[in-house]
Amino acid sequence: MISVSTEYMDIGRIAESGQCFRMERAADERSYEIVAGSRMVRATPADGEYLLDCDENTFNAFWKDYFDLGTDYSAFTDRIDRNDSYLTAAVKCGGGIRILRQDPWEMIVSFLISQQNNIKRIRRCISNISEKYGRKMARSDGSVYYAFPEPEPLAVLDEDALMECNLGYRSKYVVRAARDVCEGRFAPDSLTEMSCEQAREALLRLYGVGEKVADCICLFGLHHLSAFPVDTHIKQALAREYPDGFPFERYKGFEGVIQQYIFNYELVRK
DNA sequence: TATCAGGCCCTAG
DNA sequence: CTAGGGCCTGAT
Repeated sequence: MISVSTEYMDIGRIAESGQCFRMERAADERSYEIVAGSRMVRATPADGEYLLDCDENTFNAFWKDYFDLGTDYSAFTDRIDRNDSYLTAAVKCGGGIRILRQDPWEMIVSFLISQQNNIKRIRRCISNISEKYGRKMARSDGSVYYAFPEPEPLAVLDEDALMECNLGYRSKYVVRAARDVCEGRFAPDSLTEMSCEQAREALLRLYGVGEKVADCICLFGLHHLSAFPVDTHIKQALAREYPDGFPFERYKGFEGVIQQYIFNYELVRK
């Protein structure tokens, strides 16, 4: 068991933030089951902290980095303009937010599915494709979960085959991306060598990837903190709170972190 | 019943 | 290059 303070990392808040679609409430309605690639960890809220049911080696080798626990977010939040009452309130309301370091391929598929879609259904779609095309995994306690699907089993499908998994018109986006990977036209691993701008350009060439989706992949799959995805909520918030323009310059290099605080704040206020 | 949810593609002008 | 219709599906 590993414990992490809620103030430092708030799993519940991150689960709502829409950056990860495989953080689901377990059957006990209290703990979260978090799946990343083919790994799974259970996080149980305790007194001001979360208990992760992994051993120290696994934590240090994987989850610590996954949750970006080596980064001090107060270095970001300390740079908020104190005269900016909106951002100040947003940061106050977003304690424990972190930008996860997730897998690029997983983020490509997840955010292709996310477009014109709601979080609840996105979760179900991803759960569906994982159960059907992901590897079945068994934990030592006997419980079962499904790894995120690799490109190979998806690449051989008919373009509309994933409609069966409820992806709707996004089915062909996912199948084509899988084919691009398997047939050598696109290498998700190569993205990690690129700058944010280079990766964005490469991603935009994928069918079904537009600017918003590309930015999400850069931020959550490549940890380019300068990526600033603008969805309808962010657009509305910026128009309402910053009619003369948002001060991007001030937050250069960690715009994406600020985006998460704004997004969370908007969600909480609804 | 209509609208829209964390968009993108494609076509017209 | 910009505007606008179409797109799967489920929730409200």
